[in-house]
Amino acid sequence: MEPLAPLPAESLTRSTRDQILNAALTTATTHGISRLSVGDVAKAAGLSRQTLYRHFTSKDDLIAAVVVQETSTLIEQVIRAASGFDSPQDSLEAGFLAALIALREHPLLDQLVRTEPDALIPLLTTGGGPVMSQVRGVVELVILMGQPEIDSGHLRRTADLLTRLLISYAVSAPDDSPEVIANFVAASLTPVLTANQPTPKISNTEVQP
Amino acid sequence: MEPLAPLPAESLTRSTRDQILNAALTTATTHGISRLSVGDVAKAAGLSRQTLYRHFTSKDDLIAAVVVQETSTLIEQVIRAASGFDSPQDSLEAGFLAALIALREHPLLDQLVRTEPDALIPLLTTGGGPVMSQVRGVVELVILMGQPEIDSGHLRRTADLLTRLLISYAVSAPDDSPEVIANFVAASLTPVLTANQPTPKISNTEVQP
DNA sequence: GGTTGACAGAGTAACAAAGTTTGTCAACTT
DNA sequence: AAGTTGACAAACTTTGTTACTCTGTCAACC
Repeated sequence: MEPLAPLPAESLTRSTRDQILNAALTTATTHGISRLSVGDVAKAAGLSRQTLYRHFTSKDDLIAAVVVQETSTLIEQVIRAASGFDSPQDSLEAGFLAALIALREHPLLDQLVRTEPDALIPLLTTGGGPVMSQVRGVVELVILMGQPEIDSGHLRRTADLLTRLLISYAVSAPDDSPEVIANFVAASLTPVLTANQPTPKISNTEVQP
Repeated sequence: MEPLAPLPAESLTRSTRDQILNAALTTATTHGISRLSVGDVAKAAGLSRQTLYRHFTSKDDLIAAVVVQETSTLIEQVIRAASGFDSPQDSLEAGFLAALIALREHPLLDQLVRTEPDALIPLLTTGGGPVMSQVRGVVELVILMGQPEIDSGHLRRTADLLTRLLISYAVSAPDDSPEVIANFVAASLTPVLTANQPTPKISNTEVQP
């Protein structure tokens, strides 16, 4: 359950570690998570089970490392995609689009949602869980990239909404293409995001800031 | 699995049927779904198991009837709440608000999401399942009430998005009050909904109508 | 329209035996 | 220093068995 550095003293070769991580990813993708054994991963990586235990303290540690690697890559992709735009809407749209495509094309995520939804979906959709909070953090970051001066209430609300949409799209793919969805979502939310009022229109229902 | 009328010939008393449905709802709320027995429901309704089987052909039939009753009530509430507004935004906001409150205050749904999420959440969040399509149907209806002339692509996209948000809020309650959420969502989506162009802003990414 | 009790078959719980898998050792190779 | 092998107890799964509860239907009765 330790986040990093389970290495003995100096540092083992990085390539062996990566090799193991890749093997874990591919075996998980083909055989599923529930039936994933350390022996299988070691075999796929072309080394022995005991060698694997020199790089990762436990099976949980290995799985955690795979998750960290995959999420980091994903987050990097999204942030890179959202960078270098003048308008906040373009930035949001590009980031959302990159996220949609990356999620849809992620082989392991895709496989797991299809074959082991009962284990995965509650994990993704539960508000208290780590997934929603991490995703929301990234979404807030992307919004802030396009609009550093934004009202914090707006930011929180919008990030929460976008997070829920992203996870929903990841869990069950929409009919429309990612491009259409991203365009639609960005166009819908940017005006409200850009506005200065805490709530965009005073209506007949009460509003609590 | 038949939708209605499992009655023998003429028609049994409606009150007994309702009594059973209420008993089923309350026992399910207190004891959960997985441990729900027909015997318990009959006991709670103050009649014998065999009498219950005169009104419902099977346990599944009983559960289906409860679900139909609850969803009908919910849908009625939402549609009534959305009626009688001039502006599409007010109509949408009121409908969305009613749905959020009804979902949050529904005792059985609330209990199930907390105690048996692994069984329920995949059912709710799966795109192919009956829940999303039925909810989307109602959402489309509410939007059409406020805006009968709307472009069908807009309608479909917006209804899909709102459905995903509703289900997400039902599964994990947001930090903000239902009032704030409904106001925010309606304010975000109404402008796009009201616009005439198929896509609200032509951006650097391709758009498929 | 309602009740009771009885009953076969389906489904679930409990649990022990058999089999995997995990995590750790010490001894050995390159 | 990094990796390999085989051996091993403890933890966890799977499998098969048995006992139980629940469903759905019966016929006889108010």
